[in-house]
Amino acid sequence: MKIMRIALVDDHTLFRKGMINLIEMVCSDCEIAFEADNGIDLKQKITKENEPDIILMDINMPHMDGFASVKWLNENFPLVKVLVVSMIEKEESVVRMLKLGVKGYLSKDVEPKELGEALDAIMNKGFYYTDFITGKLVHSIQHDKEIENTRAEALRCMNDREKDFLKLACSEFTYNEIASQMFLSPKTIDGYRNAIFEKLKVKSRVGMALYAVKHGLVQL
Amino acid sequence: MKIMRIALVDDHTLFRKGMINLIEMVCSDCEIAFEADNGIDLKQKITKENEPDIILMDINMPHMDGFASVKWLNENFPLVKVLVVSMIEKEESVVRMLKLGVKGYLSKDVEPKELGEALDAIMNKGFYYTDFITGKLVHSIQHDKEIENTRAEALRCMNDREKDFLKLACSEFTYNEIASQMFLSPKTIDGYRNAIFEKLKVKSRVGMALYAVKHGLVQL
DNA sequence: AATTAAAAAAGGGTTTTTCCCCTTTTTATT
DNA sequence: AATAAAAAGGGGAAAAACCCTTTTTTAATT
Repeated sequence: MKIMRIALVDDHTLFRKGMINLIEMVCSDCEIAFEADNGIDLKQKITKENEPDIILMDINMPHMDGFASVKWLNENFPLVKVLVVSMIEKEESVVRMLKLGVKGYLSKDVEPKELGEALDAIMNKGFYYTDFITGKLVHSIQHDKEIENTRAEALRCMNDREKDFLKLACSEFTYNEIASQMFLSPKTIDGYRNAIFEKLKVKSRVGMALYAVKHGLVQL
Repeated sequence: MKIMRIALVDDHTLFRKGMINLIEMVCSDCEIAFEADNGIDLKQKITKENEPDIILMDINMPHMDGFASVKWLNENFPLVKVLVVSMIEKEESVVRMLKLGVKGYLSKDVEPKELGEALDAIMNKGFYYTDFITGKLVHSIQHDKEIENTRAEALRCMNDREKDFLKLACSEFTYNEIASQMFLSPKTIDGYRNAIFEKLKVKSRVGMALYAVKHGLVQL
């Protein structure tokens, strides 16, 4: 069994030291790769040679916070698994971090035993998702109604042909090609475009296409 | 301790009978409120008097499927907790059911023990979310693996200035406006565009913007 | 430090597509 | 027949897209 290399990114030195102690207690085959005060510090300390398996990441940090750090890691060290350890329990933060692909999310006041289980699960299963996480997640997908509403609103104000056109417009077809496919004059397409620009409050085809995707009017 | 009243909605009689047997084995303080073949049948059999605590719900059923049934239950018997028991393991189905507020989601081939645990958890905690569910959920809110890969690939083949340009191009700015914002000549922007068209294999600004959104190069 | 090759930035000019006027014809509705 | 809505058209300015060339920067080599 390979040794698990762990790094810590947290601006509170005392907390970091405490965590290291804990890790050494709950995990015999762990070793600390390095510690960092924040994202900036992390960027300097991480290298291909000392790339850790898991990074314990705080969220609130000066200069470069947890979100920015995870984003940077995704682009530069995509294999590193991140376990968030934060006092923040806001749904928005949890969901945002999960969207960034973190492998787990622990509150700072969990029992040491759970920290061990989390590290273990992340190494072996690749993730550690608790009821806490799932609860936030389920709640958030049940309540993201705003997008649904504007979607419904936008769909209501367009007729069927305009919707067909909108789908075709989210492509690399020229308006002339779209006109052919819809068996209409390019001038009619002109009209559809103008109508949709007006209704969706956009000013260009790019804006229209992005609006359509953003609000789920067309799926990619 | 109160007795747990359970109902089953599934079009396969044999499966239903087997489940009842199982439930009686794993759960001593359970009683079967009623069985139904599908949503229509459920609507007739459920009443305020025999309202079950938990309904085991199939998805694929004739006349009125699981989705429609759960939706109807939400409006008419919102207190009833639904545990989906289905062969369908598609991410889309899991997410859709969770959006409808079901309290758990089991595959039909789970061990009897897990069924017991699920019923128990739903009665006591109010839900039973496994790694299976959370995995689907997390995966669905993150970008697909394949998309992630092409994302990384696309990000690698572009330099920083091109990435900046791409973000700005996913908007209603004209290329001239983008040039101003980046303090570059419009002709340089021309070059960036051509380079990105080539690299992403797209032929128009709309195609480029949609590619960028689809692959998470820019977020909406 | 001087030389050279490569890459990035900028330019000139042209065609195609997009966008936006305003007008006319066709189609559907009552 | 009257009216409104949808479809089509003419024409033109702006933006996007595509040539190919030149200058400037940057990096590498000797």
